Amino acid sequence: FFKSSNNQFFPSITDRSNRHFLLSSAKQRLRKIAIDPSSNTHSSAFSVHIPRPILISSQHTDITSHANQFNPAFIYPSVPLPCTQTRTDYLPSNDSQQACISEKHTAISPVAPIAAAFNPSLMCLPALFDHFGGEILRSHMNPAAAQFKPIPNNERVDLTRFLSKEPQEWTMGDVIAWLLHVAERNDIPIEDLEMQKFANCTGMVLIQMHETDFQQRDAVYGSLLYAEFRKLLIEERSINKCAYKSPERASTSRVTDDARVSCINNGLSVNPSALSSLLMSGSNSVNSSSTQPLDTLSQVGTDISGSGTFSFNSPVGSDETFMLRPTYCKVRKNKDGRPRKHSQHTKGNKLWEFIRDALKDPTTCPSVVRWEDPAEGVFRIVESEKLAQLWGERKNNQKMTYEKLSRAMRTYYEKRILVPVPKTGLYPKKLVYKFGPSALG
DNA sequence: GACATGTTTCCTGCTT
DNA sequence: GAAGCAGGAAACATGT
Repeated sequence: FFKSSNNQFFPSITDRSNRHFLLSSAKQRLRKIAIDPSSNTHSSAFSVHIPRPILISSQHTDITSHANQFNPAFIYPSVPLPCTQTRTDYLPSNDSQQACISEKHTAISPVAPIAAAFNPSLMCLPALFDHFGGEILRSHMNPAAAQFKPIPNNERVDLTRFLSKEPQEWTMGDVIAWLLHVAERNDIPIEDLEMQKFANCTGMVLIQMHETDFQQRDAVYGSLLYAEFRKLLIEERSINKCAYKSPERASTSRVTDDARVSCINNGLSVNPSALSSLLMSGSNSVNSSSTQPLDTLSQVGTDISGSGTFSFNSPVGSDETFMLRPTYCKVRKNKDGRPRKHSQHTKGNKLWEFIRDALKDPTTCPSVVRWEDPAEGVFRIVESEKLAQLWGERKNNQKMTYEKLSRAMRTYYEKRILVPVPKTGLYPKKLVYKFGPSALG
């Protein structure tokens, strides 16, 4: 199951630690069902009999058409046979409007939807939550929770995209992805986090929230989430202050200023003393008991000491843990010790990034490139000349060939962006490459 | 203008 | 023999 899931259901979850985290949670669920399917308290997580406040999208109905890629009967023969029924769901919202949707919904086993939720073509958070954690959505049945909107539906979320953005640019999906990372780093079962209560929050909203706002949304982990977000924000500020100011950064700073203005306009106070204590304590020791709005940090007029290497890295992993692992890279320094601005002419256009993106793009994966073992970062080039053609198009170079492309790829060995594929016989001998520990982003 | 980065181009020799 | 791999060397485009 683990092997199968890595290969078939998780290419869209590009972060290895996320895959393992979600998989291990899924395995625990499956184990509970296997032990006692009838009395399983979490069975409603997979049941279609309980009306749940989540908008059913067409992607949900697609689930069943893909679900047979993973047949739970091979593992748990006792699970119920497929059935078909109509369900009705409600979507409460802030203005008390309720969207009511009736849709033909096919349920197979309690297990298959989990696999379907992870299917690369179906990777969307609503599907994941709908079939993964009943409690996450069940709280919507509580009128007290009706003030919060449900998790945005119909949106496929890149679970690492938020890492390349600044918090104030986070979408609602990025916020959810961040919550998943926090849950993983702190060994919190995702169903224990009140994620749906953050579902209407963008990064800007989080910035303006007090600790009490976090606690109101999640009484148990609110303070932790608040502290994590503060820490992230401080580190982000630190990197910004250290880096040369590019037009993009300048733009970002303007957004931050707007946030601060908005914060002030909303009557939120700014306490310089709290800021001073933060500066005194350094970036790694945030006082989680502070109740100052997060954007007080934008008041910082001096540099904040810090390593610039804040990382979401899980303690688990080998030295070969590789690409896409959520991390903030060290700022490269010039000879004079100042951080260098990243080269612009290849920004977002590096060959390995192009290949990474091709591995995430269903139009090229698996027809042009495909994962051999996503957990190990091993991928295979299926159509070498086609890949070279696409790379040439990207670089406006009609003379690009696979020979040249492969030469460029071999330069990555020295930088550890690629590492030699183990000669274990597990993989084909040709056209197989492996991402290395320097493939970050 | 020197230098750094990230390729690109061409090449030889080797392996599959 | 074709395709791919490995790596040296030089050139190139772009940014600092």
